[in-house]
Amino acid sequence: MSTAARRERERQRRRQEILEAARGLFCDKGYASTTVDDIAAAAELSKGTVYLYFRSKDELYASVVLEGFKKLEVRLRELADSDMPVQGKVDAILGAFVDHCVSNPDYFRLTQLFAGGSVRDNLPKEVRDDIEAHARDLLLLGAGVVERGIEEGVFRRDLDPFMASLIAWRTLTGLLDLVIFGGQLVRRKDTQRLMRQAMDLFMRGAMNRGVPRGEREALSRERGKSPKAGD
Amino acid sequence: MSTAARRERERQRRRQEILEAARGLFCDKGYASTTVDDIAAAAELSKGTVYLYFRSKDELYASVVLEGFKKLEVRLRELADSDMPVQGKVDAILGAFVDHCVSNPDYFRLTQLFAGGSVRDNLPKEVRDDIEAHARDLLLLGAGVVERGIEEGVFRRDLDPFMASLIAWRTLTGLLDLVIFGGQLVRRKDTQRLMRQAMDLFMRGAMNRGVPRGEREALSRERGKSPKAGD
DNA sequence: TCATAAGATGACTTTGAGTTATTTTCCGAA
DNA sequence: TTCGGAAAATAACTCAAAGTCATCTTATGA
Repeated sequence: MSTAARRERERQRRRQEILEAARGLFCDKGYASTTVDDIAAAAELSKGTVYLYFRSKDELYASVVLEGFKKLEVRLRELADSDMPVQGKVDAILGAFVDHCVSNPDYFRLTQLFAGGSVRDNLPKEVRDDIEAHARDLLLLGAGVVERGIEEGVFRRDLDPFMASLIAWRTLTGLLDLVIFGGQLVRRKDTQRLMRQAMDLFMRGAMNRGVPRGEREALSRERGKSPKAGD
Repeated sequence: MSTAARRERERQRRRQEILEAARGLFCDKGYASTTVDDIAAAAELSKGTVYLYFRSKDELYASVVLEGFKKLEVRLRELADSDMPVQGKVDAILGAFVDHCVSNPDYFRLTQLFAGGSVRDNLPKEVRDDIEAHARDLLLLGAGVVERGIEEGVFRRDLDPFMASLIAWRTLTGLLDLVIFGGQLVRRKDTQRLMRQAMDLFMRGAMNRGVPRGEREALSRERGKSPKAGD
């Protein structure tokens, strides 16, 4: 009797449908201007039903953010697991991250709103922990690469890999936020240059001065190669 | 007949009283959980009166943020105008910024909420521009110092001063946000080390390698000096 | 065919932002 | 001193939207 299993599958699918509808509306109209009734209508359900699947608007929203996190994680893990030389790998990962954010600006907006926000507080602990766990995963991924770089002598020994990862992450999100939210502080067309400069600053700050231990090929090979980051 | 002038003064004072009440409550209970009725009660006024002085809760909130911006600006400008050697000056400014945020965490919270948020959108253009102008001032202040550093040969020539300023700013706020909002990603006691590492990374990334042009005294003099940044 | 439980509904409650008709306070002139 | 009117303040109101719940519908297994 696999009825129960099918039931569960259908339940998950419905949940997913609501999530999709919510994502679309959130991206389209922003968090505040999207009502739960809107979402229900978009998913062709009544409001009450939405609340059968998500405990609150905030939880629904958090789930949307989480969804995107997971996609990004897949993309970055691929790069991290590839066998490029360390320095190129760092470039590639940072570049991919920037690219991801720039090509999904609405989505990025949502994530940032979550990160800096009132939403986080009124969230079931379980959901918040879930998100935090995924953030940690991404950071550990970065930390791993940095650690590898230290072992190979590319990066300074006194760098804390996890902290370095944190710093890079927050720097990029901070800047992207600025660009994408589009205050008049940065012109859109300077995006490329700004992000490049930030990544460059990070690399120079993190790298060993003398490039010791005969591993300089990685360094010179990648110098000047532009990381992809579609404008 | 100076009645009109006095009227205006009293009006401004009342405005200030409301602002004070709002700041207290916002810091205390956060933006979302503070109602306009709360604010009115705290200022010993009725809600309607609050709306005589501020067009919306958001505008009121933005004004609170702006207020703090101005205070910070005073503090940083003092440092920027002092005659330390450039490198020490940068350390001091960054340190003071960090200090300011760490010692007013609730306040910092508010600022971040504004920066990353839904609030900004529903804001009278005039208010938004005002805030942005002040942000720009702070950035130009930073850019000025960097520019000076470039002239003196301390910083790399290919650094864009304004961008460097942007990068430093966003890096620090991003990290502070993380620490102060207190996810489990960073332990509170690591704050010092994290911020130090971030500033260090920035300095190393921005500095000239060879320290040319006979201005090395500034460099060695300041090396290892811990910037103040009360925990 | 029927009993039951899971799923879905929409009318209802509640909360809080913003409005407005009304009242109070203040001031200058008659 | 009093009166008219303008500025300031009030609180009762509207309105929108989140969240709840009593009720209905549908599927399932006996």
